[in-house]
Amino acid sequence: MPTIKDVSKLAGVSVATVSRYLNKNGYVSKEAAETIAEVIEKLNYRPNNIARSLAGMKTATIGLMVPDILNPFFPELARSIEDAANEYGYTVMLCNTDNDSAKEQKYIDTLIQKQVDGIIISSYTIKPEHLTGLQKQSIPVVLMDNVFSSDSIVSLTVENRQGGELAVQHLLEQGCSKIAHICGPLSITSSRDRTAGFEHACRGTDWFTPSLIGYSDFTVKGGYTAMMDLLALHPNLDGVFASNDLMAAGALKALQETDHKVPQDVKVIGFDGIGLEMLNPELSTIAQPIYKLGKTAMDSLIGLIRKESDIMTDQVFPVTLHAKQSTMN
Amino acid sequence: MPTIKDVSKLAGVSVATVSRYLNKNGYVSKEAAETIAEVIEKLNYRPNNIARSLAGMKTATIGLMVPDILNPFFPELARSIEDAANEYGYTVMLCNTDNDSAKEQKYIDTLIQKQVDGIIISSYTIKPEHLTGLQKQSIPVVLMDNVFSSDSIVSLTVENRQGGELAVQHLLEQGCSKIAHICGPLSITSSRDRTAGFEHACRGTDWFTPSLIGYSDFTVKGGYTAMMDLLALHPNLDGVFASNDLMAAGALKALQETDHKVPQDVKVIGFDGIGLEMLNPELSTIAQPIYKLGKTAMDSLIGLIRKESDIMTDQVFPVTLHAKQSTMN
DNA sequence: ATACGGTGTGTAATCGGTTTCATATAATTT
DNA sequence: AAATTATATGAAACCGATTACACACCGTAT
Repeated sequence: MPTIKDVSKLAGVSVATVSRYLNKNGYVSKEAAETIAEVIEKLNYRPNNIARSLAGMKTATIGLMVPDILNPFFPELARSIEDAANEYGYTVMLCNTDNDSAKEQKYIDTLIQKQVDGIIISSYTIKPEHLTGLQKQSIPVVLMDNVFSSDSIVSLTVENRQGGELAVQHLLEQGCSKIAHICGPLSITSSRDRTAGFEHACRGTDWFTPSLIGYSDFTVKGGYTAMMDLLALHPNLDGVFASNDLMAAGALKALQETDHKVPQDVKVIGFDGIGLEMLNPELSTIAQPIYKLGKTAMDSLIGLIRKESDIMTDQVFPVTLHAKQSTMN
Repeated sequence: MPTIKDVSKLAGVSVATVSRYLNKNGYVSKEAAETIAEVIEKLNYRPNNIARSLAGMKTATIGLMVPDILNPFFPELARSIEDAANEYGYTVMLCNTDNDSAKEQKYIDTLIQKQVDGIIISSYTIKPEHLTGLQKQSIPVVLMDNVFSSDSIVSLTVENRQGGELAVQHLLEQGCSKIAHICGPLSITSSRDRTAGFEHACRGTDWFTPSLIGYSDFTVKGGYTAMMDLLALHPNLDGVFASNDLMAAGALKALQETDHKVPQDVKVIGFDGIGLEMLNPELSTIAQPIYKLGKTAMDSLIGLIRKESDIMTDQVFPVTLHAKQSTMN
């Protein structure tokens, strides 16, 4: 493995000149540049990133913390972030936290030690005080789905509340007259907001009662169970809004197993917009702009890393209704 | 951020001693150890990983290349690998290659430059010559789902052929008398093997004809289309074996849309064993031991990194039938 | 003719660790 | 008592880059 010294020797210049050539800063004459280029080609020289990092430059690596890579939402997010990272020449370290605060802390420590240039955190559980270590190292952070204001921390969210309202509105438009809701963990801000949207949209209707809300956990199984419970309480419900697509899928399954036809008898809508194309009927959903979220997260992180000043610290993205078979007449 | 020098000064010993203490090699007296420990605690010192790596130690980072993180199989694999990596104190760099050979090459270059200690590659497209760069740097590689013998390259696969046979056998046992097959890309070894298993198991039966095999691409949509085509050719088929679960899910959807009852009219079985619990009926499958595959991949990689000599270069794992509703009477 | 700013280059310090080697002392052997 | 051996430590080289600084050269404005 040739080093910069080998290149400098063979090119008959100093390492400083080679370094300047590599980084395109400082002056390098045309002739020197050409010779260096040839030698690099000949030796198939590649600068050692580790040494580069140590010498004060950045690691060109970012950390990505997600709560659950098995939830299809996060691979989609990861993919968009990775794509964007690649464009900037960055590599992504994947950290699956399992919604476990201790694991989260451990990962943050690791990422600090590995000197990543920035971190994108998607977490339900994280709190401002967990980020003090990062702030001490002034490692930029972009937070997804979890807002708390701070200068060096950018937050990205979607209009969860409006999404909840949108879902109900759509179900009403499709003729539903008794809509149940399967909500996610109440510890999660975005989950609470979606439910708030649901409640707000239901306020004032004559059919609404709190027992139309089932409490669940963002999983297929949880959605299934919640739906079964709701059906027992309200056999005549004709619409369901689940706070994420996985629970909606579970609800769909429960409905089908209990011989409710979807969408004829009951209409179902989820939230997230992950592509669960294998479902029959396909699931209507309030879609998050996942790809754009990832891309923006990376863009903002790069902005923070480069200390650009025009980074919006709190960005809220709109959601859109994707009407599919599960709510169509 | 304190350095080893700060520690050594405050502890009144040399950096060498601190380093020995940190790495638990060489002699360090009890007293020195205690003092150092105190100082480290007091300063909240953490060794700089970059510097460590440069000084010749390893980066404690591995690369994981997967063809498509959106296919649920790979998040599952990634998770098991990450879990195992964590146990060994390693971090994982995620590389999504999109089945794109160029992207693959670029990632390999990047990983070499970042001096990862090893790479786990799950790829359909990779060829031995693509790994020469890695071998030149003697970076250990564990290959999944793609065997080509070599000393420094460990391959992990599953019994794809037997799996194919197992699937047919199961469908026959459940009373099927005309079984179709949706096969995956023929460029993929494991895909070909599954199909070979299918063909072998069908050989000699009076109903088998080559047109019972539909050619597809491992996606839900592909499975859906292939199923539709097969139904047009063979309206009376009563069993389907798809070479992966996503295609099986697509097939299921196609069958349901064309008013075939699963499992009563047609039985469906997939391959992989990803948890598509949202399907109704739930999908029978020939399950790969995904978690174990990931764990073993990591174990083997660590073995290679540590230059242990007892690493099996080619490991083939058994698959198991997971019978669910989609094939039960 | 002198001074100055723009080019171009090399020397050497630096980043924060690991490790070789020399040296010193204490504990065992012979 | 002398010779080993085990224990303990520090000085300094090294890993492979970046970069501050000094210096040299050239053209041009004063």
